[in-house]
Amino acid sequence: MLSVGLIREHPELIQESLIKRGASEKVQMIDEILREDKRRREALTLQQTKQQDLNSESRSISTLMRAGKKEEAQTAIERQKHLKSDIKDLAQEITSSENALSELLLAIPNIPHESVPDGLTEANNVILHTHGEIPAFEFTPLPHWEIATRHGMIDFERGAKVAGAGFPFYMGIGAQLHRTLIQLFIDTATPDYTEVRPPLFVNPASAQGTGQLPDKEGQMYSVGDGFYPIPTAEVPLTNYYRDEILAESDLPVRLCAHSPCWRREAGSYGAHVRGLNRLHQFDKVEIVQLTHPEHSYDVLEDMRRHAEHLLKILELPYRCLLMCAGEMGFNQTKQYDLEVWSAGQRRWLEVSSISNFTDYQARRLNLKFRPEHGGRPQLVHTLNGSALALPRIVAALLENNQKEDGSFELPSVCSP
RNA sequence: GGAGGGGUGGCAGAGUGGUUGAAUGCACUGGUCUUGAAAACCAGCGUGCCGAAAGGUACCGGGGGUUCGAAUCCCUCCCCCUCCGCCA
Repeated sequence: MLSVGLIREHPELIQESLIKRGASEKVQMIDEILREDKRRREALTLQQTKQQDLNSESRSISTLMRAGKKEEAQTAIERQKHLKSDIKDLAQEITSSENALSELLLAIPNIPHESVPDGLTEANNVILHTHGEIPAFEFTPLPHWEIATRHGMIDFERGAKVAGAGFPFYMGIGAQLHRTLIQLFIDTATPDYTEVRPPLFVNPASAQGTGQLPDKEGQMYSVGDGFYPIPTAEVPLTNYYRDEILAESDLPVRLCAHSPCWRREAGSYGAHVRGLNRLHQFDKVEIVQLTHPEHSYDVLEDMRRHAEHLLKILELPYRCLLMCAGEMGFNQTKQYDLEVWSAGQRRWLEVSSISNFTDYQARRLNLKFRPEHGGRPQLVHTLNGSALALPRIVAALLENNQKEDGSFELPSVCSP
């Protein structure tokens, strides 16, 4: 969430950013926030004054009691009665005000960085660069689900029988390719990132910390005992230091993890969800950094280059998009998407999303660092990126490297 | 799952109803001393919120309660430890 202080000082800035994101219906919420914030602070100040009176009364009662002046103490106790009831009423007002305020604040998205292009639709995303040649075929290239099925690499039907649509079995060389890619992605990350095997279920506090709750509740599965299967390793990785104050010298924190990811994908349908395009369970290698606020945008570029490097060594044609304000995630200030060419489907598939959240997530996470040269603890900046999501990489590898006779030849890095 | 014990500042560890946001030690920061360092000594050293500031207020796992007053008593939830059981 954004800080109330920032909204208080620059309401017009936030309103502009809402319009830029195509959320003009939320502009009036800023005024509500300002009103609610004022109400809260007034009640709080009054309550604190009364509390101060009460405290000093209590201290004098203590003195009277010790001196054995019971009657005087009794009078003072009587005097406290209405003070206490005022405090109680004010506390109620403060609570209701705080609840209203935090509900409003949760509805306000992060502020797009100045370098983020205007626009509300896919068409307004900027293609920053394209790498590699889109392969030309003398025959009609097949979609990956046909290639994979033909070679017995992936069994969608039995996956549907055993679990449901979107839960494929990878079999034989399919499973092996999958494993090799995970190994490649992790090995490429570990010179810079600490490898993590995270919990695959998290509690509600963690889901809230990274912003899955309350806004994206419908995206996650939930299991008994209040746990959520992670929709991405971002959740456990970014929550790792939740509610902690790091030393400035601990920054940047760099973590990477391979994990399965579970997503309900409610409302998805049609050809775009065929095969490996959109699954309820898929694997991904995620990279996360916690940085000093001054460095987060440089780090964002590093992380983008890291993900692009993987696509290069996989020899996959890809393009890098800078997402426009309206297409960016709610928590992000700047987001890159990497898309690979899918020869069989003749379209681009998103395989990575790399984002800077600045302090927006960190505020919810209560994740700070102590400045080396004194001063109060400051919020870190959090960033994450996929490096990379597995299924669509498998899809693109098969489709782009297929031959007319139905076979395929993958780059040597894909061999175990 | 059963029985018991426990959660206090970066760490260790006092504190069982009254100026306790919290002793003491360690760690850390600054200073004195020293050619320099160590040692010794002195001082400082949690977080949030309100406030221009002075200052105030809240926080001793979370929430609620009793009381004029709660780290301290009660209820509840969470977590950790020990023993037993079960088990990859």
